[in-house]
Amino acid sequence: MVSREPNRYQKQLIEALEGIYLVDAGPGTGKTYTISLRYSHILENRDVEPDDILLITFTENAAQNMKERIINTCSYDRSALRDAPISTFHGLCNRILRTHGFEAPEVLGIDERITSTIQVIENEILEMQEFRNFMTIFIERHPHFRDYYASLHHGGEMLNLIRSLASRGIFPTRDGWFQDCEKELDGDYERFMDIFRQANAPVQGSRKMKQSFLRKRMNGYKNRCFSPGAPHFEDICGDTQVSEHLSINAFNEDREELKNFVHDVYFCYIEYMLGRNYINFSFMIMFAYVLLFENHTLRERIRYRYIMIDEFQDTNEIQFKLSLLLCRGNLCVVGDWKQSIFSFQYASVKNITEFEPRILKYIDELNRDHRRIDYSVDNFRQIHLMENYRSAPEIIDFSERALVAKATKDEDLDIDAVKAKITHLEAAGNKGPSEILSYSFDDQKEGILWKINDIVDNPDYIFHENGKSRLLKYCDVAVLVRKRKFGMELLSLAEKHDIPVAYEGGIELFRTPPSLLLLAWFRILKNISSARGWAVVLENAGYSLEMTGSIIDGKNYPLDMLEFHSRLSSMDTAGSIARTVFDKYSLDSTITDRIIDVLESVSGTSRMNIGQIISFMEQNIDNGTTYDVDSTRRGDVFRIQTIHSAKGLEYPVVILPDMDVSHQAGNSSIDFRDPSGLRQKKIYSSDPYPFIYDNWRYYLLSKAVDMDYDEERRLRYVAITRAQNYLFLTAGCSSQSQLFINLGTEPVVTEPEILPVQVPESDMNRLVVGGVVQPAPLKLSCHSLMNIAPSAGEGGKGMEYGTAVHSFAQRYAADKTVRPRTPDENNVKRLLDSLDGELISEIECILPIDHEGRCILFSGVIDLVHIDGDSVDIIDYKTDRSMSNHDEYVKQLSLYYHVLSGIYKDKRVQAYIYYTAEGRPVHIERPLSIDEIKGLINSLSLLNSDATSQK
DNA sequence: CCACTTCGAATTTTT
DNA sequence: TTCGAAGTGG
Repeated sequence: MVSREPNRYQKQLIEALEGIYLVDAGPGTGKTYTISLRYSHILENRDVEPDDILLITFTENAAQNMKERIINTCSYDRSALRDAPISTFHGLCNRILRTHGFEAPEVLGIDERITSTIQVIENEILEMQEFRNFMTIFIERHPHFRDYYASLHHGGEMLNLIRSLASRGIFPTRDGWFQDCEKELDGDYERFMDIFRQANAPVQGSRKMKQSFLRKRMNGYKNRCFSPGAPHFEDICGDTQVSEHLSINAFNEDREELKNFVHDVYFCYIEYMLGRNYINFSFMIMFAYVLLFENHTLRERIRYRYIMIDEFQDTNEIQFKLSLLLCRGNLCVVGDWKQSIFSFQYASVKNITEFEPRILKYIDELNRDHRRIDYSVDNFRQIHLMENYRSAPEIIDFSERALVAKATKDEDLDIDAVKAKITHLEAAGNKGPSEILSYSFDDQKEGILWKINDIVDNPDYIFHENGKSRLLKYCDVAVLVRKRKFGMELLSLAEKHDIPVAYEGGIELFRTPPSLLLLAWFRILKNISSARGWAVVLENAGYSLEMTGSIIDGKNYPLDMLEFHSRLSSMDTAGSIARTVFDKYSLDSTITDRIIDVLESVSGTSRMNIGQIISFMEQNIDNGTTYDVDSTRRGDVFRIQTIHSAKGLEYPVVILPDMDVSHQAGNSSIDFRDPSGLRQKKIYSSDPYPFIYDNWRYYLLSKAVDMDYDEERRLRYVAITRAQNYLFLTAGCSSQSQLFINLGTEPVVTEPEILPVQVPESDMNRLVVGGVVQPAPLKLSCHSLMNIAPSAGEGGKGMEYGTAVHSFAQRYAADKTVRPRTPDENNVKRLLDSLDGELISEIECILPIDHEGRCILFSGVIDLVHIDGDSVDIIDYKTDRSMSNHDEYVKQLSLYYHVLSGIYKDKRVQAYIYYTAEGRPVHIERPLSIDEIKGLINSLSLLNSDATSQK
């Protein structure tokens, strides 16, 4: 899309300057390119200055990019363009309020003013804390609302409601509601009845009438706990239909007091915020809007000759109305309803899909008491950008089919209506080879990695770029996930297999395993006997729970760890401590880099001590704060990111793991939505006894409104359209969502095979700071010291027999009523019957041995420990028929002997092998000493190759 | 065809 | 804990 003449559709847009334009710009149609050309065109051809053109984008980042692009393509004076109004809605409103907005709160009847030092609360968590404080005070001062308060799940719920109302342009005033927006709260009766009748229409069956969709969904009514006086199920539901009379009754529920509650919380919160010199993002838009609404001279002065809005599908209703107030008649909105995936941020897809009715309605509202909008919208025109420069034709076709795939078996989806709304895109640029494949994997993550390794450098997969053909690289591949968690798990699996990878976008940095380990070391640094710290560190080093407990209780920490601790103590910055800890564990990834970055920057600027760093990390964990992890400098890596964060990007290969349909819509107890309006889902009542009841009226109304899977489909559309040539969909084998099945590609069932990639030597080099790198402890099974002849092993009886005997022994030690079934088991029973002391079966134990500066952990499971008075017996069952392996078993028992001798210092520890075939315990007279064990280690070739028995 | 039980999953992120 | 979707048995 770089140096090319605009196509005929784009030309249409660039040259159409006067009037109202709705531009349907699908994925890959050169939207940004066209907007910047249009901007230049306006400037170059008319008596217009940059200050006359308002260009609104979705993010600050996009605004910056757009500005740079315009500066580079436009011949206009650069310095004038630097200050041009190219920004987000919030940036614009912030500017307006800080220059003209001091008295804006007066419009709502609030005496507080907006000051020039007002602070924007950007951090969501911080605002939530502030809001909870406010709610506590509020309910003390307004005790008559306490039943409403009691029905909430948590106080913060109301803040979400307030935001949602503000995004719709519903604002409170001192003694009511701004303009006539109160009616919005009541809901839309006509529309509700339309929806209700449609959902309640009986379905024609083969012989008789079937239940309506609504009647089917009402089956759960019986199992609810409704407040006293709710109608009986039989009164609401007939055989095939739901009572219309009761539904109308439910819609017309008296909500005056509920509205008062919401109003007072809303209004008092605005006052509370202003009183503390705070403003949030919602209120920023609200105040700018009411200011421009009320102050006619100011509005007249600010209005722009040209307005362009990018990503219009992500705007909300109040932003649409605000644009109309700011406009002189030349408005151009660009977007794609198919890519609207931010409704949880209160974006309204209807701004685009119902553009014309909305603009007429809004202008009508804005002109009711005063003529604010003096331009005509009658010459409103639509422009469709119809050429896609990104994807191969197969991918474009597939993406459009995905928009009409049913989400559940009996979803009532009007496929033809959706198809009619889609502007079909023509593939105009990408003629390269293309493939779309579905896979079913037992383990999707393994499968994805297998597929990536399969296609990279594979001559079957060719990508055309700049007129040349080449093989695929890792950096051509993006895995687009629905949820961050899946992405993080895939990331760590890829790292484990040494497949070059990077996670793009925000992650909860301080909840990652490397960070938790680092936090543990900080705790130990602050307090050498920190149990929370040691528990994490020791568990990570492979110590069992019991061992960890006894180490912490006895404060006899492993020597190598104490040495490491003293090395850390000598360091003076958090960053260098973090580096050293990560080096010790050979952790080196984008995540560890970022942790070091963050710690260096926060502790560098504010000189934090260890305690403050710990509390900083803890707060980040509690708040789930996310940080962007930068991957660009990592070179040839494949990318993992969420679909939401991949908006606007493109990749030669896109892999799309199954995204399960999720619901849980509106989990709040006070709900506001179309067309039902403001409703209480839960009702608190102290009669007959205090309880939070379900509201039967809400239940009925919510069942009438169909589950909406449209955004789920749009999300898939966005994901699919990121792909240029290759698209791979994956699903698990067990539960595939209907949405996946209905996409209509037959999945290939494959058993993936992971081939670890050889990582170039240079990437393996670690940063070495402050001395020698301590190698990570090596975990070995005690069997790696033993040399067992396999045939003699189980004496012809086989592994299964041995396992059965062990399993019987464990069960019998716990429960003497279990019956032996073989001679060996009978011998075990005799042994256990003869022991009088305490019996402990199957204890995991670990013996740390320091070997040439490296810590080796031998682990094993002791079959039985018998503690009687001052003597501790270790007993290991062997089902061998002969004693040919006895010397090897002695090695194993010697390890156990040293572990238990360390724990029971005052008791006499003895080790026995119990040969179950003969029923004979053999005492180990002389266990190997630690030095003898070290001698055995030397003879192991294992340590030189790094093939550990880690699992 | 319907009523009931069982099963699995419980976001996304910008200003 | 809560809620759909899908599976099951009358």
